[in-house]
Amino acid sequence: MCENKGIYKYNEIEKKWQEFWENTRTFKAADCDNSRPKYYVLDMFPYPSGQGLHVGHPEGYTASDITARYKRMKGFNVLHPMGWDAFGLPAEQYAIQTGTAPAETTRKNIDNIRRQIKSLGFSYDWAREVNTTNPNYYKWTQWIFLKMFNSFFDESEQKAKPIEQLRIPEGLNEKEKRQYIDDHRLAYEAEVAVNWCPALGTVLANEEVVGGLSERGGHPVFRKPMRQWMLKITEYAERLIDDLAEVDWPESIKKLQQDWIGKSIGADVDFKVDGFDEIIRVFTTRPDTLFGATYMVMAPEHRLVDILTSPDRKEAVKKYREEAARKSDLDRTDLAKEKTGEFIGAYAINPVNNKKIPIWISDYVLISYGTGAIMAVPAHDDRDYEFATKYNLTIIQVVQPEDKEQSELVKQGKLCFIGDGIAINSGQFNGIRTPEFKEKITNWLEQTGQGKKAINYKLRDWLFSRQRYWGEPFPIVHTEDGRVASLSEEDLPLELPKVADYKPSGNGEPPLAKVTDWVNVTLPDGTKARRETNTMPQWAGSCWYYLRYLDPDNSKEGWNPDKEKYWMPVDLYIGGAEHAVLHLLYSRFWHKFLYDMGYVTTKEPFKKLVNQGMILGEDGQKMSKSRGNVVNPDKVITDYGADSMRLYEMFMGPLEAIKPWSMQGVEGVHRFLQKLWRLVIDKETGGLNQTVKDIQANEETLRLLNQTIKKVGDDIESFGFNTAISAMMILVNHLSKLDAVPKSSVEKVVLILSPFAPHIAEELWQKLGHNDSLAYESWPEYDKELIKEKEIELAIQVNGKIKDKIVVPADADEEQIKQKVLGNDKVIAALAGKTPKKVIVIKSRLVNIVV
RNA sequence: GCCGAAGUGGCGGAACUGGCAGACGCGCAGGAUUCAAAAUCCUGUCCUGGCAACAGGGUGAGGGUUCAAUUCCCUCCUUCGGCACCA
Repeated sequence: MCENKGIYKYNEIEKKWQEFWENTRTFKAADCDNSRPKYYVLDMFPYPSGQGLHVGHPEGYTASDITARYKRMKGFNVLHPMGWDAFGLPAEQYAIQTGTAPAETTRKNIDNIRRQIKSLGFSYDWAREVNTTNPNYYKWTQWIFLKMFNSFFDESEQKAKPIEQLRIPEGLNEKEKRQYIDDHRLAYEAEVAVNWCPALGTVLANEEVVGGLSERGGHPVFRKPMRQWMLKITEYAERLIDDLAEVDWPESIKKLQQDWIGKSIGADVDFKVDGFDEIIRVFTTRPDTLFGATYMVMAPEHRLVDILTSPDRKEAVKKYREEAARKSDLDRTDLAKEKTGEFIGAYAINPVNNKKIPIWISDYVLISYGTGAIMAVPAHDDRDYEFATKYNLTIIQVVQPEDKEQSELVKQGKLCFIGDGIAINSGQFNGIRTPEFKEKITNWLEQTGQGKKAINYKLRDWLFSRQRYWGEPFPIVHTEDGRVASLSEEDLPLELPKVADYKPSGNGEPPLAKVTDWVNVTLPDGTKARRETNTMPQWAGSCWYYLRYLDPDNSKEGWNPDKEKYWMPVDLYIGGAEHAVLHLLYSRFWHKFLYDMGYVTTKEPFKKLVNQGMILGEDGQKMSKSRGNVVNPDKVITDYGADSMRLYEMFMGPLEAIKPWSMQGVEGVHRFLQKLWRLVIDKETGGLNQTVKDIQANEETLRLLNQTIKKVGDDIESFGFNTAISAMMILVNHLSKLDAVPKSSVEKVVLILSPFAPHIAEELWQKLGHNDSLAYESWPEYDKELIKEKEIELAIQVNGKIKDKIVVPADADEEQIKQKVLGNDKVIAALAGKTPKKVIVIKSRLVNIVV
């Protein structure tokens, strides 16, 4: 019986300390405490799914928690909050199937996932918990939307301003004026060709469509014109690119965002149309190839197609346009290999040489990018080359590559060359290099009034409405006389009504449209109106949640300005790489808008970003129910404890890497904790082990201890958690071999382990005779002098091959080392009488003798 | 196709800024303890040859720079992630 007393009862210990932290509010963050530096550590908050946590979640959470606990010990005032991104499709799909209200499902799921997260002992300030589906929260999501609705973007100052400051052109009537204002709002309505997904019964953002299929569920997506709410994220394209320079993010993520925004610099060029009083404007990044433009292509949807098509081409053009319109995104991608098009029977005039060139339509030119028309230079553009070859169109070389053979092939029309070179067949510009030519021709176009420098972005405005129930309602009404009006701030939150039927109608009418007594309203002035029945996309709530954590209970403001000033920006943001473009781009956009309006004081929300890698199943495959390789965190905690779980997740490998799970690996770190426990605790009494004594540590122990303190601290700062754990294992192995273990050393081990395995650390700390929690103990200092080795082992190489190893005093000089090495038996043997040409001595590393 | 990341023992991984490849953990083998087992402890464990001392090879493949390359350069292969007619 009494043998039981001293064993490592992780389940009991973990429960005890989790209750202690909760009851004593150990991790409450103090607002605006200027006596300490602040540190804001943020996790990407989870969607509370019915499946609960998977082992991937705790990976990021553990990393952030280690940092949070470490920073507290380093004297920082740490803000470390958690919440729920709880709007979204799964709860609604479940409601459609079972009739359970999404609010109900969501509440249950949150309770479960909160329990799971708490069972891992993370040091969150739970008083700041937020939930995007709570009216007290989405009130402010709606409030930000209203601000956007009531703002416009000032091009010359490159910033958003209140709509009242918009300068309206003279001579407009009331209706035109209203239209003008509505068109300039940052949140605006438009009839746009959207990604309509019949299976989900909703439209999707470009970012949510992958290869013509919905990101969620993989259903086909079609183009369909619909009235939708849009956010003018494109106005911020330039700033979204520029300010990436300010943040400490992985380069790969920055690049992904840059590519997504897709800035290209070039020129708009105007082409006259032969026999018409019309101009076709094209955008090109290669104005230097203008002399090689042998035909022109317009998107099938281009407005001039109807006007310019000759009578004999009408029939064919009409047919082609109809086919193009019918194509889904998937079809367009599938057909990408074989280009199609029709000649419309009209000719444009090339401004540089006045040559007549045929005008075609083809769906390889997109109406939504640039001007919806291009000049085709088949000799120097892959797509144009493919098209020209298929339809036998003229190919003229205007750029000469350096390689002669290559150039000959281009001349013969057998090769397309897209690189830089020297201009030929380009009149007065012959002989100029590509980059220089670009500038010269752009200036020439500008001077002759035929074009100008232009910049285009791939980024499109953000489609912000969904035909779903479970999302934030728009604080918008449509009046009977066709006006769009916003609710006033006092009317917020506009709560989501309870409904009986969650099914989307299938024709694009959202479920809310069926709730007639909610939809129909009478405005204060007596006008009848209908509420907007679309809801906001899931991304809305997550765009600003990091601000609500600063002041979660504020009912007067989304957040208090002083608190914002104190806590922002987020110092460390940890989450999955799958949010590289979606969430991270959207929230940066909102943040910049809020910055323009003066509600936040930093340009960027997230200073440092770290992505955790995915955890695979034991079979090396992605975890999934169907494969049966899902690891349940609850089971791991029951079998090995939360500390082992945390430690293993960090020990698996580098945080950012993709790595497979191994239960035996969990057992390995569990053994390490057991070993530490046995080192400190007497297994019979449960008290301190007899071998732990108030003695001075010997030199070797002291050195290893100080080295470990340094390494663990350095590794936490650089997110090398796996190597930090390995260093602590080495130290504990060493201490285990001692007959008498210095208590002071053990205390330091417990302190540096505490961010990783806080429960066992607290328990041991208590057993070592401390009454307070160690959460705010100072991080141990290391002594620089004690770290230094007295003697160093040097490898001796002859011609780069290791022959022997010698031990020298750390302060031995080069000459002493040389003498010793040359007198070494094995070296003499290896030299076999030859004289060394050179002896390279790298102090503290090795000696290489070259013969 | 283009862009990005990565390829190291049986496995997860380590190696600072070009300086002893394989730390730490898992697994495996042998031993101690035990009536036996679990647990624990000790020893060994990159490959080839050898009883051994030792010799040779070795970080996806091939080449290069260097006294010295997992690390830098070039070519190629494989895996993963992103983009995919954006003119």
